Amino acid sequence: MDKGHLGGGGGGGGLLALDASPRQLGFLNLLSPAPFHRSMEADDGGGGGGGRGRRSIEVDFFSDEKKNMKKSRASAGADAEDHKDQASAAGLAIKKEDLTINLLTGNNTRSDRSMVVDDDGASRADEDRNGRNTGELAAMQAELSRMNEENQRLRGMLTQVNSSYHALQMHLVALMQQRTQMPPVQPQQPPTHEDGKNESAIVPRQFLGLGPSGASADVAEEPSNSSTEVGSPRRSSSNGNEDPERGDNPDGPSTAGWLPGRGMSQQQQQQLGAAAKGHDQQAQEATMRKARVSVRARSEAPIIADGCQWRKYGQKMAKGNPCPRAYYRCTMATGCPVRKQVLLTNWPRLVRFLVKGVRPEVAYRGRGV
DNA sequence: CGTCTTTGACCCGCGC
DNA sequence: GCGCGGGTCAAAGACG
Repeated sequence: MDKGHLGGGGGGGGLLALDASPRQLGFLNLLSPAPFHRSMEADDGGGGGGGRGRRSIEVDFFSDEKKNMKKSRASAGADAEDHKDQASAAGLAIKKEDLTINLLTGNNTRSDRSMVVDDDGASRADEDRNGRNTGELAAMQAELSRMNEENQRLRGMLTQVNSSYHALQMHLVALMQQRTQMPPVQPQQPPTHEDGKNESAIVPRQFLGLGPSGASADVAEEPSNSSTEVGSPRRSSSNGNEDPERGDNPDGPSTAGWLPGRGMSQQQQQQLGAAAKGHDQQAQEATMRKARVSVRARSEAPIIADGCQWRKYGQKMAKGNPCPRAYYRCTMATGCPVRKQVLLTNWPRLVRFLVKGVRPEVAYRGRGV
């Protein structure tokens, strides 16, 4: 029972399930506080396991915390340290890095000293103990306040993610209702400001796996046709994910890059749209299969509370690696496409988050059914 | 009894 | 075309 892999709860997975646009994937950003080193991987969709053209996020979730802990420990134990330093003034050069170890040794020396000094031993030992207790108390208080801070921070994230999730859900429902009311065929509309909306409507459908949408013209080409158009649909989702903080042109380039008829006349676009329509549906299905965003994280904590609930669905030995790789699926929402791979090293754990286009119809690839 | 993990088998994509 | 590796599935078992 490795329940430690279950996160603290929240809406992160569901959020990602709805949309992989920069806005939504900001949750990943939320989960990894600003100073953390990050790199992102977004599969260009070139296909399966090859790892072609991927960008990756690598998050060192806990390095910063470690530093903070060191800091707080250092500051909290400052009293004790000062005391100790005074006591061992005779040049016990203590490095900061060895602080934790030296705390112990410091205690030992102190207790030794109190053992040795017997004359007015009682009072001095009491003083010493008091000093030590206050030092420990300060340390614990600092730790407590640090944990409180973090708790509040996480709560904030959780509420933010939840509210975003609900907002997106409402938005999606509205869009779907809107779409059902609209005439079914709208071939190759020129890129207008509406496209942003359309895109945001399409993408969720892809990621929600609601099946091929009627307006299939939005996803244009076979992945292998041209480099500019190929990557665009996937890049539009992955770009935003690449660096949600950057926020430059959240709408513009991705929207423009999306559309196959970009730079053509309307007539050309219509012709192309009509011709490529059937083709597009296939392409879109392929895109749904292949669209993927992944985030890597290196964790030095045995448990990662990343805001999602995870269910393990597989484990494999990775080639050339003695450590197995575990596969987790987000269970925060039904049909959530968010998955997580954890390289089960002892220390640190390498975590990789994946957001994939769900394959509703071909989701089952197991034993021949 | 329901949920979750384990694990062997299967499918797909890629490289040769 | 074939083999390999990665990813996924579901039956079986474990656990609360």
